[in-house]
Amino acid sequence: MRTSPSDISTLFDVSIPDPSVVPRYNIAPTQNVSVILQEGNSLESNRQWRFFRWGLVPSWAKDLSISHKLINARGETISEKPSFRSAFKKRRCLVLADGFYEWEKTDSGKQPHYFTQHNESVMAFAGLWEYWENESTVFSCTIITTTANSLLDPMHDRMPVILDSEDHQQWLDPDFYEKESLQQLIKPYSADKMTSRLVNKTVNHVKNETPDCLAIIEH
DNA sequence: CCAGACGTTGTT
DNA sequence: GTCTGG
DNA sequence: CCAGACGTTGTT
DNA sequence: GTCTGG
Repeated sequence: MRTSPSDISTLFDVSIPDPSVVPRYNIAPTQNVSVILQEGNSLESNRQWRFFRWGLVPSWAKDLSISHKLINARGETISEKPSFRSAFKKRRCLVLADGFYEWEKTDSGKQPHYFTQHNESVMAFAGLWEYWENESTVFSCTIITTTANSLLDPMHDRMPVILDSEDHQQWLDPDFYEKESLQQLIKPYSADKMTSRLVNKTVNHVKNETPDCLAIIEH
């Protein structure tokens, strides 16, 4: 079951963005994703729900081409990498999704699997965001990765960092920067809370945007 | 000092 | 912007 | 992530 | 193989 905009509003204490929220089934890098961020300071929490380009564009980038390379950030090195360290200090965010795909290489091509939480509720990926101002103004984000849990491990040695709700506030607070505390949040999500299923290859084509991407296929 | 890089995943 | 290499 | 292109000159 | 576009 898809998490509704009003559920998101309640869960993350944000108002629903102005243009109506459209459900998405196949978000590719460079397209917009749902982001929760906190403006201002910890005393005046001002959370926002925005749509940012997936693929970070640091402020110093000459053009948007770097965005393709910065769709993920390794949690292990995030505080050192020139592309990520300033955002790690003050521009952390949550990237929302009901689930994510991983591809398995098979004889019959790339087989997508769809991963969700057991309870199907929305996932909050640990992310970073940036602001780029040139010919245009671009808000962008990246998703932090860590080692795979036992569910993902057979397909892939990495997975996105998923944050528990009790950790959201600390992650989002731009005034909070205790490297050790933040780094402790960057760990694999419990496999016990997750499940996966085979879905059809519709999702392999970026232009396919329908709920058919989630259609289950038999083993 | 200036110039150039700034990244991850997965595969070999 | 900031760091590294030369 | 996957799919698809991977090129130039010159003409419309 | 590697880059670009989505």
